[in-house]
Amino acid sequence: MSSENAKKALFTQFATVAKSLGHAHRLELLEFVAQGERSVDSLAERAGLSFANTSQHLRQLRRAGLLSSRQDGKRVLYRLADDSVLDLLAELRRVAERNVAEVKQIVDGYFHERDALEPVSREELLERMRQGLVTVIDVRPEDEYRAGHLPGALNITLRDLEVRLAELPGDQEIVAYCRGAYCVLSFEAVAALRAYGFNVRRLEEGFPEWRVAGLPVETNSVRNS
Amino acid sequence: MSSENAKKALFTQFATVAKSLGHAHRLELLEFVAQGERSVDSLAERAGLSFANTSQHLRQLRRAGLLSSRQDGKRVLYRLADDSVLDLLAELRRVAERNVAEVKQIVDGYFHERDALEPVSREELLERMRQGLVTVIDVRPEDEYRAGHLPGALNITLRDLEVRLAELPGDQEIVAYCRGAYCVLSFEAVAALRAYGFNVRRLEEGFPEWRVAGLPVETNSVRNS
DNA sequence: CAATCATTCAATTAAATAATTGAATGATAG
DNA sequence: CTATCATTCAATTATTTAATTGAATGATTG
Repeated sequence: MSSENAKKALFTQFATVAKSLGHAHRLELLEFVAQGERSVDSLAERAGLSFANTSQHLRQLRRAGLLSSRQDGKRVLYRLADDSVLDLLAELRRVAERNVAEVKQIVDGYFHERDALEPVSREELLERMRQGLVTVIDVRPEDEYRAGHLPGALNITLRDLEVRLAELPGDQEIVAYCRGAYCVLSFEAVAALRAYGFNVRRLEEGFPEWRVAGLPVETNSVRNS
Repeated sequence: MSSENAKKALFTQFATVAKSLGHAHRLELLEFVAQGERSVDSLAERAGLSFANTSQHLRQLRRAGLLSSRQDGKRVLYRLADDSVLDLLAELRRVAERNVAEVKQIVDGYFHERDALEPVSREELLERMRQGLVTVIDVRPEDEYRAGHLPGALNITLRDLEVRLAELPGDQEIVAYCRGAYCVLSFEAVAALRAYGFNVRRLEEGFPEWRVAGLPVETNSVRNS
């Protein structure tokens, strides 16, 4: 292989990786998988895609090196190949936020409008958790919560929110988080709880970012109060 | 716009950015543009693409927010929209290097084989430059050199190499660099100079990475000796 | 070991992208 | 103000990708 061919082959491989990120459905699937190992059918359901279509997209992501999979009984479980995939996704978001006018519009016009207060940074939240000054709620579905969550976080989905208000403190700050920077669940939760008069803010990013930052994580203990 | 729609619109935008990186020609064009502002025809020539095709690819990169352009006389000059684009490209390379078997093969089998010695890191090179212990050569074409280069670097292209050997020190280490981690020019230069007995290594990455790291850069002074 | 279940594969159709050609634009130079 | 030059645009063709359907695989359960 000549130098030129080696370089071309490399660039073709890089392009394959980039191409695998080049579809909204695949980006959404990656967001789901980033919460923890998941089967094809649960991903299909969550993304609202057909089964076979989901399988194809996942296969493409696996071939590009972004996902890996293993057989578990009769299911196939997919997970991120590597935490560097999260860094790549974060960088992709960052470039789009800085350079794409439409993204700025959507973020300013929709996400900011819905959350007038500054979101809480990871470091700030960690500090407040240590001081016992905050109640953390995880608004993702229960299976994602079980696969890993912030230490001591309550798992309260949007659907349960109204009937579980009694579990929330009226006098302490509440911080809600979900899957990532643009996961809408925590925005909705914040809006709903503010309407009830709670003092609540969003965590800036989601669970995967918290985990790769090396911050403490808890698994498999379901807390209900 | 509902939450779901806003999220979907965002992911579609992110996918557009990723898609624009999803072609080897566009990645190569980005590598060239990263050296400095360039006109469409010079990019077309360097990439070995037709004029119109190059223009289309550049337009796509501009629409995705990775490039911007300005008119200069009758030429249109393209440049990176932002230094964060380089971070995104670096992250793409990193993920591919870690997770794609073919990439590992090419890198180990071709690039490493051609350069048995450890490449020099930016920090190490900077230190040696300060101590005057090293001669730095920039093996890119002269126009890229003129748009910016390492302080004091000699511009010696592969073609000129043999007739300019006298300018190189026999007793001091030489470090060669070019456009980036997989730019083949510096590999070739190192191989050629080693054959002549020079003590020469490659800089790990290229000029753009040096610049965005905030290290000193020199422009427009052509040094010939 | 037959039935079931989760997933993948293969074949099809629809849609998007890439490259080429030639015409259109828009700036500059004579 | 016409000719020239660099670039973009529009139209075409070829190629690739996406989604759907139904069949095939391969592990598990009774």
